[in-house]
Amino acid sequence: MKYKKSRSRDLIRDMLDHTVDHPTAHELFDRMRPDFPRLSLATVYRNLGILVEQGAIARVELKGNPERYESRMEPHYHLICENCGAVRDVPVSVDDELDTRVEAATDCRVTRHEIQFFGLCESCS
Amino acid sequence: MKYKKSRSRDLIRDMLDHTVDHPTAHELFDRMRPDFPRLSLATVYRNLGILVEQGAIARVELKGNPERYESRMEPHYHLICENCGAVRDVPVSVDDELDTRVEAATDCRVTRHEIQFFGLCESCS
DNA sequence: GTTCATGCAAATCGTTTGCACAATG
DNA sequence: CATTGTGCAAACGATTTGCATGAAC
Repeated sequence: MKYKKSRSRDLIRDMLDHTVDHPTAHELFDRMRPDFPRLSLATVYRNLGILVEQGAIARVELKGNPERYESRMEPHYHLICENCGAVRDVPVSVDDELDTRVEAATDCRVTRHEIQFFGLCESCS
Repeated sequence: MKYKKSRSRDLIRDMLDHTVDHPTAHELFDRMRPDFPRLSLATVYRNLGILVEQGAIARVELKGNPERYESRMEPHYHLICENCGAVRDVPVSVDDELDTRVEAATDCRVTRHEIQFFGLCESCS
């Protein structure tokens, strides 16, 4: 068996399953601290890495911000609020045809794409 | 006058005007060192920051990599080679209608978007 | 001669790693 | 008991900053 059970790893996964925001490692750490007074930030990073490796969660890399994490694994796009920094999923379906079009216009193989939208979230607009 | 003339800043701008790759601060530093033996990496970073602030160049933030820079200022998309890490511009026109569609599907204001395509560049495919 | 640019070293931020000990299976 | 998980501190890579000196205007 490659992985044993870990209370903190289970909690991370659970927190990500029950939030729509896209917390950073440090934000998760802060949210867990009440329950895990001796928790170390390194443990959070290590467990996030394991969960990503397991395919249970995804790392989201966005302009300027530290890495964020989410448990929604179907491909989707993100919107970043330029006022408050909030990150939200965008309810617009992923257009695979874009990849085909780029392939046609270049000599490259294109396997996927990511889109980040910038603007103001509902609270800020 | 807010900015004075600077040989190293001019050279940075010039190098970015004459390359299609998207160099990092350190790559620029290495390319300049032959001409500027006492150049400091901090100067490269400072000048890149000034050029971005002036709107002369753009900072390109891409998955995993350190920040990259380019002098092409018209909006365009990027493709990252998952084999060699090369970054290239994509000859597909920017679709502003995407922003409108996201606005319609949310309560957000959307001002722009960025797309990164992933795959294999011509040399690697 | 005031302001901006530079080199250098130190500081910072986010993240990773080494190591000794605790928990899991 | 063999292996994985954890805390802690130290190491790390990319970038920024403070400070004293040098160049531009």
